[in-house]
Amino acid sequence: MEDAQHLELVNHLKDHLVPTAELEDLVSLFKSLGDLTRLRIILALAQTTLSVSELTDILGMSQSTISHQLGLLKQMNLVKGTRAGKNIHYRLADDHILTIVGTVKAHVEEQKK
Amino acid sequence: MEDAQHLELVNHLKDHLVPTAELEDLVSLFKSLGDLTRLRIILALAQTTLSVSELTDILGMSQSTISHQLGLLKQMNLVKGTRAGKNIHYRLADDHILTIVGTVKAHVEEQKK
DNA sequence: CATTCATATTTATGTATGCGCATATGTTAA
DNA sequence: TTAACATATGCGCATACATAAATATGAATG
Repeated sequence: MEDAQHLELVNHLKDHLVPTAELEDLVSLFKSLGDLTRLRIILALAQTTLSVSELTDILGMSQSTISHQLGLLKQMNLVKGTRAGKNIHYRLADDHILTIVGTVKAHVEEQKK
Repeated sequence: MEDAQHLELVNHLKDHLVPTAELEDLVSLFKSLGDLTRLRIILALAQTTLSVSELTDILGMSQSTISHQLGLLKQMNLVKGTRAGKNIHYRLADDHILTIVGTVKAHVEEQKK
């Protein structure tokens, strides 16, 4: 890289980086979706509301693990649960998440060619 | 959850889960974006083509780290580099990535309220 | 060539993270 | 209250991963 214009751009970039703190939320969200178990939970919840034990059964993993991951997803505002008697019904917090997953899925499909 | 219709849905889900293998690519992509350094690299490359040393300078990290992460991003087809003399110019592989980042950013912004 | 500059790779290390056992908490019903 | 069930949480193990120092590879320049 040599021309002056580019150099200027680089210097500008250096001084005008998006503050790390502001990116943390983005990173956290991507991290949340970047796990097979959590993504499977989300895709299941995209179909219907499910209790912890139902998810445990569907995904074939320990109750502890499911609960753990649901906790994370809840903390990230990706899912929310409401108690119904002994059970807790979990659902997606927001359809936005499906849009995101859909967008990425489209990208992956396209890449395959 | 008690009604018969829901029970049927759960059983159907259990048998018709998206195969784990098909989700791996999705997970990998999210994982790639779920790291502060890599996301910063991508955002920088969203502005202009950059060499490794320029990125090293801009992000204030070791050359080794930048190169390492660029390697990962390249492997994921998120960036691509072309040699230009001693340097290698890296750029985003595809504008799709920006759409993804944009979508997630929008989600995060909205969540903040 | 030999040296220098840019990038990649190897290696080491600290840290983060997924998982499930064991247990705690909370809910309902008897 | 006790028993039975559903969910959450503390803990430790195993593993993955980010970082950077040191080194290797490769390209340009004199």
